[in-house]
Amino acid sequence: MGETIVTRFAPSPTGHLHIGGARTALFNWALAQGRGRFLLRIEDTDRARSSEHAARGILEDLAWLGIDWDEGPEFEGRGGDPRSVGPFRQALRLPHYDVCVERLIAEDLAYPAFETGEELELLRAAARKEKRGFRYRRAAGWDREAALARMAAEEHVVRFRMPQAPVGVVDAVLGNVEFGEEHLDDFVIRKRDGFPTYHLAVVADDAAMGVTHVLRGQEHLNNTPRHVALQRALGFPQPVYVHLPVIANPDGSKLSKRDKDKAARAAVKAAIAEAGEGARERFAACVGAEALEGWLGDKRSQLEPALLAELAALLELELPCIEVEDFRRAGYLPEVVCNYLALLGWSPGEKDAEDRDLERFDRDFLAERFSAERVGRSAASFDLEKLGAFDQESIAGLSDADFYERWSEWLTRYAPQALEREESWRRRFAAMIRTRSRTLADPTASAGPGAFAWLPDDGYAFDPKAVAKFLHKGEPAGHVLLTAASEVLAAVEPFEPDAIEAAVRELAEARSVGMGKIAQPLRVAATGGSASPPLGETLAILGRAAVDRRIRRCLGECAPA
RNA sequence: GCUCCCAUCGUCUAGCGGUCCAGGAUGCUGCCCUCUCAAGGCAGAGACACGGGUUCGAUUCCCGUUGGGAGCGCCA
Repeated sequence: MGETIVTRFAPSPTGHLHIGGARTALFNWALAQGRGRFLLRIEDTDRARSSEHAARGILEDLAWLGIDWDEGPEFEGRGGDPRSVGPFRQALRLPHYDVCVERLIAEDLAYPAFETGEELELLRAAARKEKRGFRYRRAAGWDREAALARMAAEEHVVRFRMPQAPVGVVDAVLGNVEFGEEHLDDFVIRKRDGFPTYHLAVVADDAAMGVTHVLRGQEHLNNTPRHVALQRALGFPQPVYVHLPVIANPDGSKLSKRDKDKAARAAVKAAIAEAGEGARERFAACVGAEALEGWLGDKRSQLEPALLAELAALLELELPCIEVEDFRRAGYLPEVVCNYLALLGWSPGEKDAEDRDLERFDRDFLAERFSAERVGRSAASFDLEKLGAFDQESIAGLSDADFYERWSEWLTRYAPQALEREESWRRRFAAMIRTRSRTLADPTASAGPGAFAWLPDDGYAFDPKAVAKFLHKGEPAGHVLLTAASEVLAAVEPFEPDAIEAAVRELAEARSVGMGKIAQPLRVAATGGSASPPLGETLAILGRAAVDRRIRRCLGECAPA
């Protein structure tokens, strides 16, 4: 292997890892596997919004996905600084950026500026009014000596002098992109608080850390001329740029954390419209009256994640999966999330043994085959159905023991009360519900395939349509056969799937009816609905006593009119 | 508004000038299997945005139109 590739993922710690960020991390990781190193850097130059908590959450999200970093913050055996290019938090690298800034100022490639944010806002508004773009440019009669003198005494930002020439960006997937100089302005590289802006920080750090390939979302393309200009001014080598297509919502808009608020807001408004002011008060009690009004009125405002979750629970609304943590909570397997994500904007372009497009593969395969040449150009929208299909297929492919392990881990984290059931029961239940589960959350989901097994014997409703079809109609009617079945079941020994099914079959033959004539009424009685795992398994997992109670309740509540 | 990017089935995509009346996956529909569901098997509907070029020949190359997206911060 010739040149060593160095890639990096550089999230800003302002919340959980976004699913688009996860894909970026995955591709950066993949490119470096076996070819070089992958490093993680925390871009926490926004002092107001960054948090230690969020940074840790992101490390955890990456670790869950199976994305390990060679260099970066240390976390459960990952990370470290073998080449001494750290630290990997930008807030700890301020002197490093200052060196760059001073150098640029000394060469008159950067300069202090003293306008306040409000002044700039006015200028921008004026430009907008005249329908032209606002560009900050150093005034013609600018006095360098005076500015430098002022700089020592006054608060200021430092701006980079954008060269008065077009800047060309070379991108591995988009080709050459030209940006005219008339649109590039003198951007800020060091803020009033002394922290570098994103532009300076990435460029300085990528150079210091020897980053050779920058894979990032296409939304960064417009920033790239700035970075290129900075690299040239500082004499830094230029990395290979690979701009990844954005991941969009089904409606075509960019997938955003705000989508959760959007979904909840729509649901709240609908609820208020339908149920009136009473509903509004209920929501106000949850988030606070003032906060609620503000949030409802401003499309861009966001609620605290915890409050949003509470609100969703109140609405019985499932918030869209946007962050890695959402997918984890929803019970998707991390390897499947990686697999699906890898297909968004990239494809291996190979066929499988059946001559179909190869779509299912693991991280090792991705690491081996990934290359910028096969990255697509157009935005990809996230299809939860397809992810679900992949997840179901993977779950079906797990052994009973492996599934039980994975499911137990999920339960421990997200539904610990389920652990109160005996382990032997849970193992048995897991085995019968596995192939009917799309996610690890399905076995305990209230509308899931195994819901009947978790509810108390008097805690579920009998579906009226199923009751009408399987208990009331027919000759003999279902409830008559159910009564007979109830007696047969009382004598079944042992109360296990095979014996139960044999007994039911025998009864069906004795009455000269099909197996379904008896199985369905039993199923309705035992589960409330007309669909469940095979009858024997369904009844056996409940146990003889529970089945008896359930049948009695059903006979009592669902007698024909 | 300005700049930049993009454009194949609903969605993800294969296709890098003829092998394409366009292939796969997912979703959808029907049938089979079957005590129901799930799984499985089989079958089916479903796309090259439009208009100009270039070429013997365009889904593939060029230009334009239209449509979509992103960016325009002392956020990253």
